[in-house]
Amino acid sequence: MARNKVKLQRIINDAKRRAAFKKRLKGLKKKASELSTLCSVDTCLMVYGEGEVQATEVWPSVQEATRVLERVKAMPQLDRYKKTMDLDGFTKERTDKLQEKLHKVRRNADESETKILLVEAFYGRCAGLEGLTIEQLTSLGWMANAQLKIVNNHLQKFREQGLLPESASLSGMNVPPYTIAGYPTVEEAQMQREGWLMNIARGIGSLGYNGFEGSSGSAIAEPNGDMVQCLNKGA
Amino acid sequence: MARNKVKLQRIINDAKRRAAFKKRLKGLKKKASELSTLCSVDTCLMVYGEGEVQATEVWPSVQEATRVLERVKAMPQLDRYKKTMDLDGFTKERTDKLQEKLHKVRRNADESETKILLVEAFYGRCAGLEGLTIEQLTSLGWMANAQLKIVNNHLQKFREQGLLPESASLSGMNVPPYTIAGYPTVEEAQMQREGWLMNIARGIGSLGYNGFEGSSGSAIAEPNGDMVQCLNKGA
DNA sequence: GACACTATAGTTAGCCC
DNA sequence: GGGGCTAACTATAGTGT
Repeated sequence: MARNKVKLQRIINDAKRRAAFKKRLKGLKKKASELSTLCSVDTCLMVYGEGEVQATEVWPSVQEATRVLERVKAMPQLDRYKKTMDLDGFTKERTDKLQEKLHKVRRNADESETKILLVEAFYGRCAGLEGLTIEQLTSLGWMANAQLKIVNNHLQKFREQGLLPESASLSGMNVPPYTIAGYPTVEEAQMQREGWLMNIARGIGSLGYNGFEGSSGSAIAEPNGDMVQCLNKGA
Repeated sequence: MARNKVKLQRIINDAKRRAAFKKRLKGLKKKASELSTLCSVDTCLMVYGEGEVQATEVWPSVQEATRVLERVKAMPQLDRYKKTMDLDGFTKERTDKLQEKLHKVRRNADESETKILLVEAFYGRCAGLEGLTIEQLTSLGWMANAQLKIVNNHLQKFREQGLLPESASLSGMNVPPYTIAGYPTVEEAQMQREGWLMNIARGIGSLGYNGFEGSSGSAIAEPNGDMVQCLNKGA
């Protein structure tokens, strides 16, 4: 965009490419920041140059990008539905209302939101299991197990300090902090679409979160069955 | 940036703000795409408008953004180190070389890379356990367990089809695909910094990955001990 | 390679339909 | 609200230091 017009293709010359990268990245960040300010939205920029450390950057920060991406993923069903399908007026109005409701709940329940995000992070991870090889699954199994142990050890610390109240266990879900035998089996976890979500919701509810009731709860489960397929898959 | 110069602050007028958002988002995506093409880097853009569905977008896709973000996170130690500290020439040269080596290994081993990412994803998750409440830990424990079951059930499918070769288990790490008892205990996982990483590396190596040897391996473990603290924490 | 400069391609705010 | 227009701004390719 200057003196000469430049063709839209990889700049072969190394020096020129790096120079252009620096200039354009700067410009891009400025634009992103302007959009953020003018329209009061969260904006993130991620650039990844394979093999080139200099060409990798996340703006404004990796933490912020993670947070934003999780939030976006946290509203997958409704939005993808809206963008994929051509909804008629009635359906659109309905999903809009549910979406607003969900957002309202989230705004008003900061602490609970973290728990929702945990559930949704898990959902996201679930969906990814599809294309994995045996080796990857094995690794993942090892990691999940290690993570579980870490969690249990953290809980143990709390318990040793007498800080673990009865209410901390997920009601109706039988979650012992120590033994691994005793967790719900996959068979037990087999539920109807909404059933599964509602169970999670009840679990969260027992931890102080009460946002998933009636239409809100079912609305999240309706548009897309991945979350449940994920749990039912192995059975 | 036209007729009138606009102040860099939230546009109050709703209609104007939305109009500006659409125009600027379009421009931003174009610029991002240009950077991508001209400099052959992966570029992602994430915009999240709290409560406004229309104002939320991930470009080019949520999947791609996830992939890029994980890759960025997958090179945390060396890069953060480089950016945070002011390294002297020698150290800088050394880390640069190691970085390049790592990237080269990655480029040449697409499939193995996925496994690295899995390990690193786990590392990222680990670091986050610090600030969690008892309730959150419990939820996470439930999820980790469910995930484990899903993984095992996937593996079961492979096994039923006679597709599970002996080589699929992680050598030296005792990872049975079925039983949960028998996984390495947290105590067993207690190792020296590099020892832990090297063990993972060996495990990955047995799955076909051979990139972590000698200085490369230790270099990744050096700059930051979180990875190991994470595993040792509960013990 | 980094920085400053500047002509010019590219972006966009305000309008109109 | 969306699309097209145009004047006014901005970003940046090429250049020199």
